[in-house]
Amino acid sequence: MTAFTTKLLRWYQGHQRDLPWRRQNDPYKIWVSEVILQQTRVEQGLPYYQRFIHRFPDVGSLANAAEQDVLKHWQGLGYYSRARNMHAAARQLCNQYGGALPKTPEALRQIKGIGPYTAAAIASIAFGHPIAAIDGNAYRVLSRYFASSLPIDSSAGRKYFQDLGNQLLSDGPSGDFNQALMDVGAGICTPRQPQCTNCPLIDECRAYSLSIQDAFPVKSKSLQRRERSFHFLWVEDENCVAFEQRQAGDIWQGLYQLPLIEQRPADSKNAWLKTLTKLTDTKVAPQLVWHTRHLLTHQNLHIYFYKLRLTRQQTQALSNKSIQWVPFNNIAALPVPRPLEQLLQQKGLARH
DNA sequence: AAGCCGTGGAA
DNA sequence: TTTCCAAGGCT
Repeated sequence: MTAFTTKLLRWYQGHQRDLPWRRQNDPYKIWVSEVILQQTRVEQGLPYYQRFIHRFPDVGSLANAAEQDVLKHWQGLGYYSRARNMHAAARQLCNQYGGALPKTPEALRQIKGIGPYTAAAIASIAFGHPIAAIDGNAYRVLSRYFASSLPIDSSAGRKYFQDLGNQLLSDGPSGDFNQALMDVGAGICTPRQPQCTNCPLIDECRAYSLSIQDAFPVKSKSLQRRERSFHFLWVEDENCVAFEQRQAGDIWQGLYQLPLIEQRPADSKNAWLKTLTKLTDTKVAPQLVWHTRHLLTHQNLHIYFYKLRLTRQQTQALSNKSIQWVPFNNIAALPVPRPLEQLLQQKGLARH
């Protein structure tokens, strides 16, 4: 066993975090935790994990749930395909494996929403399978320790660090190895200002010895997102509010929202009103009761909010585009995007 | 393969 | 204010 692995495992004995999914060895709970924690910090995912496990304690309860209920428990966490995929996967598991999770990475990879990392994590942590789980933490720790400039977002880089991790793992306890690597990455070998003096791997870390920790990991592409402006329209009749469910191929798939008009940021200020007038196919513009201007900018998302009074004719026209009329007291059951959730809460519109 | 999917915290 | 990016996976 290498010095790397020996020191890592020894450190883990005294410094591992006390996390709920580590308190037992239920593969289902390990699966849930791994999916929740994809691209998500422990602090952010922890309350979601607790609520999710409480409501869906096993594969069967998840398989039997309605998708809306599953999405509701994911509301606000983001990357909602994770919830949809887990829901589908639970049904898949009930049909193929009698509700149990398979034990090999290869079989796990066939499950919806389980990729190379999650398959390795479940196989190693739940079943002791000897494979390294290479996540963002592992990429960071390994690339610094070996001062490796291979881009971690290239296919060559992924293969290199996977092989490297597997070699270091050797015949040691794979679950502990992987979780130890994650704990070091999350708490010590952090993206910025790593706490090297507390690191069990400081002695042989090449990046530290050269004081070039900030240079790793190397990524070839930089992420940038397009800017979008959403204009949410609150349209109500006596008892109900107009909602629609978002479709595939875009953000917030499967979630519910107020009818919206998207306008490119470059468009003129009231372009949405023209669009709505066209949409409702009348010469008269819909009456605006009130609106919020730039209620919140959510990263690159600009959210606007308008309460409208429509003529019966306009409402009819709007109904043509798969509008669902939701009673006021049913709104709270709908999974909605975070910006809309905050909007409804601020305006006190979710209760009646 | 490259682009996309959410949200919140930190600097 | 802007930028980065966190226990990735899908198309």
